[in-house]
Amino acid sequence: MRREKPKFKQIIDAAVVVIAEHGYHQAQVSKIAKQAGVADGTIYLYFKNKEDILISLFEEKMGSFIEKIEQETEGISSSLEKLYVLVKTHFSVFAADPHMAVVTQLELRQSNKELRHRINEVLKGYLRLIDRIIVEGMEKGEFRRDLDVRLTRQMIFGTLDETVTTWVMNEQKYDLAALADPVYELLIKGCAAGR
Amino acid sequence: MRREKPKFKQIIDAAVVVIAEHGYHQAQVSKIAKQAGVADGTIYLYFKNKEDILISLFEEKMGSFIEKIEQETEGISSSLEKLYVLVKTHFSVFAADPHMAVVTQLELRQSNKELRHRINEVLKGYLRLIDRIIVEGMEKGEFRRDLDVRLTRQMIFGTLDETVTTWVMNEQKYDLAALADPVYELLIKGCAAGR
Amino acid sequence: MRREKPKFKQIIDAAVVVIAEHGYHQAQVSKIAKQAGVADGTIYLYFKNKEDILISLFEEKMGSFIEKIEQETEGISSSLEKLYVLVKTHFSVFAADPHMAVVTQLELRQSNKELRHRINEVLKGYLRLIDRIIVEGMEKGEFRRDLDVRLTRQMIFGTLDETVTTWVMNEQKYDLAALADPVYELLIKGCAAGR
Amino acid sequence: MRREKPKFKQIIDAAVVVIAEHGYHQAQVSKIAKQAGVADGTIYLYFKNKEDILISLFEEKMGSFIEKIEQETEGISSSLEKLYVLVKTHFSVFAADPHMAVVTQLELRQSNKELRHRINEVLKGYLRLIDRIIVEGMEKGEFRRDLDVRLTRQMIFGTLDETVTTWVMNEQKYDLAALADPVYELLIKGCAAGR
DNA sequence: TATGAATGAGAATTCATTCAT
DNA sequence: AATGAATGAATTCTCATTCAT
Repeated sequence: MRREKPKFKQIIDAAVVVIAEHGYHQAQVSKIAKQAGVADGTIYLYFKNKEDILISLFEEKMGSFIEKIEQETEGISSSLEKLYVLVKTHFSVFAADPHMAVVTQLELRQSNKELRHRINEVLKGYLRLIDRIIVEGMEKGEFRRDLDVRLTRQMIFGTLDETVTTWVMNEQKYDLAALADPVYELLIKGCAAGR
Repeated sequence: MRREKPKFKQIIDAAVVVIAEHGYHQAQVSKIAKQAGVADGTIYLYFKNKEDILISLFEEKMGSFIEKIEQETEGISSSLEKLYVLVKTHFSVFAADPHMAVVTQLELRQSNKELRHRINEVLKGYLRLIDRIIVEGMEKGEFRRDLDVRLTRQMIFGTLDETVTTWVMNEQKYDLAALADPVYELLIKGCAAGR
Repeated sequence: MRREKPKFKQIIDAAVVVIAEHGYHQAQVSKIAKQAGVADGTIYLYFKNKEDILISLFEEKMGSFIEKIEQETEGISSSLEKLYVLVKTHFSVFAADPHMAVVTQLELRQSNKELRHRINEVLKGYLRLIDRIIVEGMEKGEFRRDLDVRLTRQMIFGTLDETVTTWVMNEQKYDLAALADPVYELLIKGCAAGR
Repeated sequence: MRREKPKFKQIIDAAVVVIAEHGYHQAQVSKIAKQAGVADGTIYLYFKNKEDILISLFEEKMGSFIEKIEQETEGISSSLEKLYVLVKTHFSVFAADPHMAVVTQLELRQSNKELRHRINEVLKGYLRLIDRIIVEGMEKGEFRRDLDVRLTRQMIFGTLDETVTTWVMNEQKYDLAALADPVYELLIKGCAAGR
């Protein structure tokens, strides 16, 4: 299993640093190799090509992102609380890894359509996790029963994503994690005044 | 004023077509020139460089997008209804211009950070329009008074954007305009069950 | 017609010089461009890729080679004399263009199978010319009537080719053109003692 | 003596198979090692470098080729018959080993000038064998006494080589061995009609 | 204004060879 | 003797931009 080889992770971590610091279009393979402390050719013992580095990077990081959120929400019975933990975790993971935030929110989106479709495949795992929480919440009566699952998920993900992206574009000047509470409240209550 | 010259629009329209049909990375200046029916060099009489074409494209299209929404919401007194009309118009504009939808939601996002920052400058006009509706709504008591304007705007824009992007990625298979009502309801009521 | 553009010929001539002097594997595009006095990119305005330069080179040179031999043999009624002129011309053309001799006899043969197949297509024109002389000679009774045309052509071409190659490998130390007479005699009389 | 070690032959045989099946430019050292069932590094215990494999391959195969022809012609008193047996054996050896035919007639010729010069050194043994037959034949009066030995040898070798190459390029569709008789006749009688 | 031929910088990838084990 | 992971040099081609006409 290649993922256990130390060099595999070493190269991926190097790619995150290089992309975050120099930007997607200035992240040459030789720069990544140098940062990883290996020869250019060594990269190709672990990755098919440059794109494969980026896909693997996303799979690896997004994989543990999803895992983490699954762990954190596991055992929670309330769907509302699950959603809260998801928002909280989503924000704190990015807040804790600024490099990664830049890479996923800005740099990797410059990749070509092909790569972005591959990335979307990985993202689907996260979207399904959100879907499950929504369905569960509807069944339990914690969420409105007339929700359209796909639209609701698009609201949740779209809001989280936009919030993180704005934070990154503002050079991470403010405390992202602190936004979890108000954002959660917005998502469940909406913006209209109560009746 | 260059924007009034016929070739200026001609080139921008050519760029939209070329990018929509061939993708951002296959949209070479020479291809755009050919589509516009002018020589490569002529492009540079109207635009500083390639990036300038894309920024102008976005300004031009986004400008009329914002204008249209301003016109539609003007004269409406209810902020809730203003929001509804904004959602409705946002979706119907993209539904009516599939080329443009592909270009703004997928292709132009592959541009580099610099260009994306410039694009965001243009977007700010739209975001401010949303902000005004939110502030107004809070003042009128139609929206909750404890809203964080920026977060609320991020929810609204993030949700609309994600919804349109998903629709484009699904090859515009379903009726986007029809989603205005449920999305509007989601945004104002949130997903939690009523009390 | 691209062949009339001066740069087309200019680049081909540069390729012959560079390949002859540096060898096939040291004939980088940039070296050819420099020799031709154009920018690297200019090459690609006239040729699809590097291989296309080599194919065009062969077509161009071989084309005029065949033309020349056709002209020289035209109007000659005797097939034996036609063969003699062919041998003579074959040798004198190479003797007059040492660079080209090195390129066709040694360097171009290092190209890959694909390129060599394309080159063989061009060669076929020459082989057919030889075939015509043989058939004609048999009809006139100047050549033995029991000849196998293909084998006879292989003997003629194989002998000429091997003779030129040996001469090139011996660094063109001796007078190639002077070999036309004995080689012609060999081809028509064979090596056995007369009866 | 390295040639007696089993792995030496094992690697050479592997090289023939790999080159015949994948072509010269796709015959990487690692592929040859895999086919031979040894590690990449092991190759370098038996060969100085990649070129050395190819030269050894040619020496080994050409060596037994020449030996076989020497054996077959030994004890024959007539030079004409010797030539006949040489032609016959030349063709039947290649007909019996299609892999080898592809390798020597097509693939190995793609090697660089340096390697081809080394290969020519090996070939010289064969050319000298032909020379001896010619000289002998002239002395005995079976061959014309005015032959130029070098040219005659070039005709003989050039014809055989061209015939085998054409056969290989035609995918060995016809019976090469059957060409021995007409080719022999051509070589001794030439193509002119008898007097 | 308009043209379009010419420019030239810049980067992913392969593979023969080494050497610590 | 044998291994195979690691090395790193080396080259084609694209395309935004210019400028003489």
